[in-house]
Amino acid sequence: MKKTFYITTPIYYPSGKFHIGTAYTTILVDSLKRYKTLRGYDAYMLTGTDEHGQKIENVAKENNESPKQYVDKIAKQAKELWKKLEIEYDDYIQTTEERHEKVVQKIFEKFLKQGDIYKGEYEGWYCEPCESYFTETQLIDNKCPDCGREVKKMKEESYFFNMNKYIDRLLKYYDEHPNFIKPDYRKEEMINNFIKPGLEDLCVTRTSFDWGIKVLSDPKHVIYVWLDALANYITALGYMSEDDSLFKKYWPANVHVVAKDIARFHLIYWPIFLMALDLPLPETIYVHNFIMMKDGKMSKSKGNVIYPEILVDRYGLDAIKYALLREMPYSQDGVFSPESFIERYNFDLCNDLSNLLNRTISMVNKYLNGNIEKYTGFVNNYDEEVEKFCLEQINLFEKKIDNFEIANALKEIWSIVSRTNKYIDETSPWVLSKNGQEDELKSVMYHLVENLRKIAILIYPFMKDTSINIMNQIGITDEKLKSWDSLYKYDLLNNIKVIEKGEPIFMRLDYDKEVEYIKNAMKNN
RNA sequence: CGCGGGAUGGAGCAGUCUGGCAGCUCGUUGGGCUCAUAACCCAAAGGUCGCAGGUUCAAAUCCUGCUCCCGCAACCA
Repeated sequence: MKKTFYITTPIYYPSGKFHIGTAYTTILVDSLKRYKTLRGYDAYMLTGTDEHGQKIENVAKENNESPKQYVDKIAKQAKELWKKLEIEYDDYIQTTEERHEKVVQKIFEKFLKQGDIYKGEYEGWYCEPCESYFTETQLIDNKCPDCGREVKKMKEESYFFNMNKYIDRLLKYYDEHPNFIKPDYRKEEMINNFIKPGLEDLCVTRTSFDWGIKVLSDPKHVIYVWLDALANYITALGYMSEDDSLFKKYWPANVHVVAKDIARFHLIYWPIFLMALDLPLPETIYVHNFIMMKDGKMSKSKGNVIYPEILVDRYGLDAIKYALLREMPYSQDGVFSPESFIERYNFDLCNDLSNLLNRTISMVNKYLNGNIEKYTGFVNNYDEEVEKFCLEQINLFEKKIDNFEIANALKEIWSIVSRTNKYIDETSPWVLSKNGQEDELKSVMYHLVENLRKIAILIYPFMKDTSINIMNQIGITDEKLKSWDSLYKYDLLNNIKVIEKGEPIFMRLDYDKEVEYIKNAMKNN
């Protein structure tokens, strides 16, 4: 049986349109899933929306819709967006679905029975018009951070989860599982900021609004935010339901990917909930950082919000995916700018990759009538070195991707592209042709096509269409020559016929014009 | 002494864990090539690796102190 790989995005909060950050997380997860699938895993990807809470109730009211109508509408939009981005998720969970709500209710009762949840009082600063509580530090000038109006101190009956009971186990778990949290420094952050000062018990219910999952044994309470939201990772698999076959098959998750704003909830509360359920913990929680704009965080008031659809429509999906994945560092915020996007497009995709394909196709046709016969070993001085180099880069790629260093992994692929361009100059096929050096020429062309084949396999998880396009142009049809295992070999090609006339996969963009276009698109949101 | 991250040629970054001639992309300058998309390849200029001390044969990397920038600081996703 195949090894399983279960990977999740967070469930997104549908209070507005999804921006490029949400798209980034989802694209990242999708790419990792595709990579694992290509490596022979039975991979399963979950995404969805977190649809309860006061804010949703309010937004729905503004739209003259019921909360359920509103969240269903957003979920539909999200699915359309993911379709456009060709996200291959296996399941989409909405927390307002019965399959989720029923199980969350069961979990709550179980915790109550176990004594993990107790009744207490929640106290906070309450803004009446917004019907929301805020903490002291969230307030701006002691006023509501959303509407700027007066807040007053209020109390309400709430249920709390006793976190401290599990703290020692959690710390021990951190210690014994160095791959549990990535990047490492997030662990220190959690310990120093939240655990060491004394972890407060988490409030898990409210009575001040209705749009949530009712507590079965005390229906004036609704289950609040995190207990509801985090549980999606198991409820979607059918945990505690009649059919829990998926749960049995895929749990524990291999990776939860989250952005840094929700790190705390995933690194502290979620493991504790799982411990309380006596379930195994996920293998890794990968916390990525934010996509920033040149002038800081994206915000509507700054007019610097960029939506993925606009870019995809104009530049194509593969280019967007490449730019996003390539631009986000492993442990720092990344910066998106129209300038850097167009530069990446022109340099990496057009000049380096697309042009390499183009010149190769052209030469194979011109010098060898489009035919690549078979491998002949190290004929030219540079053949051996190029082969070794590529195999080493593949090795590095695998290491980096397994450590979630996506941008660095892509760099390793592009170093093969560059090395191959250089190889053309080193061997100067036009000279070999003029001198009638047939064997040398054949070996150069073989290596060029072979490297392009390797590149096409390597980029497949991130840029599927481009990968297929390259394979088609170099005339590779045999599925075995598209497999990951075939990457490690150099001598597999046999009587390949490349396309007669190459087609550019990316065309150079007018820098000024396109930068201007994206800037306008950002302003007009 | 709240916590975490960052500071590396003009710009953006890698390298720091495990010390060993300071590397990549872009930009600039000069050259090469003609298979290709004014592309591609080579070379040069440009850095006291935030500051000050320490350890060491050797420090961007380890230790100590400091400065500046960003984020977080608990129930808002």
